[in-house]
Amino acid sequence: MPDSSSQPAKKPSRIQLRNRKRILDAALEVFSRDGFRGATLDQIAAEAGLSKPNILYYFDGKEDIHVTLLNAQLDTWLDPMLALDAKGDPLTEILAYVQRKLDMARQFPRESRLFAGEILRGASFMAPYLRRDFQPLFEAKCALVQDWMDSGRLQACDPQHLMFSIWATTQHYADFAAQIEILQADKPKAGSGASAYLRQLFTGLLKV
Amino acid sequence: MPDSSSQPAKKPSRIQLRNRKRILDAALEVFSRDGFRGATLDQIAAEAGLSKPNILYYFDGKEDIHVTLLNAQLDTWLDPMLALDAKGDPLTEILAYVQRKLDMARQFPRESRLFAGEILRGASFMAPYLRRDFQPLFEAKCALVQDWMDSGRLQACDPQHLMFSIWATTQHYADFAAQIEILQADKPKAGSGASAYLRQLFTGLLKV
DNA sequence: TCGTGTATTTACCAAATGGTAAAATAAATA
DNA sequence: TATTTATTTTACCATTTGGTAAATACACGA
Repeated sequence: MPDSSSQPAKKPSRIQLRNRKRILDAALEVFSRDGFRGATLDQIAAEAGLSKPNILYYFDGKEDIHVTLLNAQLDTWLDPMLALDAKGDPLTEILAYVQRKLDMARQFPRESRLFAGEILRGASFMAPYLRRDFQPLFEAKCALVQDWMDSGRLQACDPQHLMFSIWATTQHYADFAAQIEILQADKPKAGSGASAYLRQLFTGLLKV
Repeated sequence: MPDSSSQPAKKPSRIQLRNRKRILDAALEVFSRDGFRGATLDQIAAEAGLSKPNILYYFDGKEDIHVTLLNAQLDTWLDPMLALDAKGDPLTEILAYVQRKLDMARQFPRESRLFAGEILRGASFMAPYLRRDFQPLFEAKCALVQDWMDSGRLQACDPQHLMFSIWATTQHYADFAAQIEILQADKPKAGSGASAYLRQLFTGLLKV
């Protein structure tokens, strides 16, 4: 038995790799839609095209799937922030960060909704990861932005709230897609324009 | 039997009024935390201090509680936008709108998370209400903002995306409170500053 | 092709969950 | 006070759900 969380696994076979990926992809679909409590193993099994006992052959249980999924996505989710470069031009760096976050929301809406849902219901699973990986990175990048402002290369404002507003505005397009779709039902140029608008918004705030 | 959805109800007694409110308040707590699928009648019953059969004496079922709750909150939720006044000073009006939304997020975080969760998982219940009540209001207020911009009283930008960014940035403080709390764990002036930051952000965008 | 470990299915379980029927209790009214 | 009506409890039920045991089918190297 593979038994996911056991460390000293030999070599995951092709079938194992394929099925674990199938399960995690199905779980992403289901967990991002219904949350941990609302999701069922039967849903995940159906989505993955496997039987329920079969997915329990690859994972120790519902929680194991969930935790594995969150872990697997967190690094990718933090990448855009990690790429904020102290050596670059401040405004360009921030606008590029906004664009990267927007691209991620557009390209990985399910991942965005998965995280959003987790945090919405209290981050019970995410909290350890947020503290371990996210918090230090957040602190460091806020300090960087503060430096840019102190040296007059960026209009002064609260770096923390700046970050919050960048996440909020970009992830909004993934997390609230259902609402946006309803509101823009008849509008012609639906979906586009976000990138230009956000550039305008944050340029207006940060340009010296 | 009261039987919630039945229209020709006589007069709700004091007990009925009190218990229905208790149940809806408990449901707000539970649904906002776990979503419709994740919430259970037992949780709601425990939170309300009533037995499960007893809450089913006041409501037709889980879905009835949920729908009643969404309906009861929607008007309140739309009020800040409704108050956008064509006769006021444009920038002042918008900044006041931002402040009202921020106040609502701070004062009613459970309501904010309830709606956020609903939309996150596809707005299956909300969609009709959004189309009926929200969409026309949204359209009207976007047109108003567009007028302000066309007459040069506001810096031109996309009104729809402006609205999206106002909702995103303000509701973020309710919907992602768990994350903010973790990230600001050590910071001293936690929680405050949002109002000033958002005023700066949207002033920078909209000032002519 | 044979055997051995891998993968999958079948048949279950116990607990949780949404919901009901009817008895018992409390309020209101005649 | 008697009696009717509104409310609450007790005892259930059928389905769903997370999970398991054991039997079966499959892959793959010797």
